Amino acid sequence: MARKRFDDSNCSVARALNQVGDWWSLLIVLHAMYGTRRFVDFQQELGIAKNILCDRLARLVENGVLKKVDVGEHGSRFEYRLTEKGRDLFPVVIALRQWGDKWNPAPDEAPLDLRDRATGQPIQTVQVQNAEGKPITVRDVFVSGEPTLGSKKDPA
Amino acid sequence: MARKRFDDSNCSVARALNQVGDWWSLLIVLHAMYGTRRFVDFQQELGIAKNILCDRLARLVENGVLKKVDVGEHGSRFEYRLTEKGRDLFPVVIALRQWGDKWNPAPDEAPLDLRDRATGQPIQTVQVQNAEGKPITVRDVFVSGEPTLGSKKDPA
DNA sequence: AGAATAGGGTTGCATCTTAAAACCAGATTA
DNA sequence: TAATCTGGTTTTAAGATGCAACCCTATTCT
Repeated sequence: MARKRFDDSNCSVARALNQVGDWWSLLIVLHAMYGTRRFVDFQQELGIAKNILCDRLARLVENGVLKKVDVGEHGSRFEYRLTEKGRDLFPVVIALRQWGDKWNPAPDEAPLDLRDRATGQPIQTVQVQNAEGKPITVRDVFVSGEPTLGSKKDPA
Repeated sequence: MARKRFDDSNCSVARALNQVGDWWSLLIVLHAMYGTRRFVDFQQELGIAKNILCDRLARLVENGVLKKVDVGEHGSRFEYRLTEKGRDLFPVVIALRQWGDKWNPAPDEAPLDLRDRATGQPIQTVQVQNAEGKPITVRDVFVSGEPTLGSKKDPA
């Protein structure tokens, strides 16, 4: 049977995964953040089948993550660029990259060294912070109006 | 043909997606963060097929995101709990939730109000920060030793 | 004790999705 | 005009998914 869809789930994480939660979409967004814009470039960099790339690009455009821009001097040449919605996935991508670097480091090479242009310094680890800016974990959080996330049924 | 795997990709995002990048895995982790531990509870809350749930739980255990704990008073009763690696996905999940809340809000209901237990205040929006703690976007970042992410080929 | 039920799976089958490669048509380039 | 580049669509085979039906081991009910 078909994959289950979460378009109308009452969980925003499920709905988000519905848009960028498959194997390729987030990688496409990642490469778009690196500056890739052209169909052929995505295809080469990702090693993705053309039909799948077509489908994913179309879906990302449909969901407003990318926009398809006609840059044809005379006709049919396109670029896929991030929208603000797409650029807003930056924290998600970075958090995922840092998680991957921490828990599944490449055996040989050093992780990507991302730096802030203004300071030249490496960026910080993405964290969840409380109102005072202090980093917190899943155990420090509760859903307002509901029992604590980690109390009666303490995670992990 | 088979889905392409990224186990040995030189990109840590790809490797991360290989572990938690399918439709269900991150939702399972999310619910684990909410306190769900039992097979039947995951099944009911997620509405996932049992064979798929089996497969995903096994894969998450295999990847060290969950651990399977035998809580059988006399025998065969199990709990699936987050490991530290799994708990460390917290920023990813929260960033994704906030992105979903912002860009695909539920038509009717308010987004989940997550609060810090210590202060009682809502948690902050997850951001990428530079060394000074200032939020930065994808355009502010460059890869050390490579051309700026957003310069010659400015994203978006 | 014996029957019914819950927990945690496995198996089969029909349907979707994916990867890979072939094929296409409109611009460009040589 | 012939070869290429771009961005796709089509075809085919192998996987992945969803669903329902079974299974086996505890518990719980009668």
